[in-house]
Amino acid sequence: MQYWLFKSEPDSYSFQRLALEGRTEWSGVRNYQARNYMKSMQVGDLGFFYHSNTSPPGIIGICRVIRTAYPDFTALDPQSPYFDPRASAAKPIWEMVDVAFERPLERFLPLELLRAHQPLAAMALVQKGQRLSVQPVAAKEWQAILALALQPDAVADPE
DNA sequence: GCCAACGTTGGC
DNA sequence: GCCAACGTTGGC
Repeated sequence: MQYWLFKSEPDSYSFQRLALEGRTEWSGVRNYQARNYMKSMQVGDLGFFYHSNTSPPGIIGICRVIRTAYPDFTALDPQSPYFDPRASAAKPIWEMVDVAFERPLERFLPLELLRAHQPLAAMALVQKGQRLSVQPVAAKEWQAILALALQPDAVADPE
């Protein structure tokens, strides 16, 4: 059982949409490191759902891996924005997992708040220049974020 | 809209 | 194998 963080631009695919649809294919990842993380995922792994490239960016909810990695067929589809001419059925190159809606966080956690929270100082997400769309989350970071979400909005971060 | 950081490409 | 140029990500 491992923890992850999935980034998505809400204009492209939002957590609200996942809530409506129940599950989705996490297709379109075109970064080798992110792909390799997906290949190591197991059914039942949990992930934070992060809204990027929006104002404000942050973690909005939780999703769950429901299918392990398999070939990302959008890479083979010339009509897809994720088409990759190097990919073939025999060598798909890119893979994806399926994820399901789990639950929203008790409150939205903006990146600014996560950055200011000392227990998350080493978290990949808050490192300068990081842009991996799929990344691992340490168990301690996972628990710290769950706890943070339970703090009422008005309460200042004690750190 | 700007631009820093990053990954990839391709010439050499 | 090096590294400059380029395209993309994503915070601000």
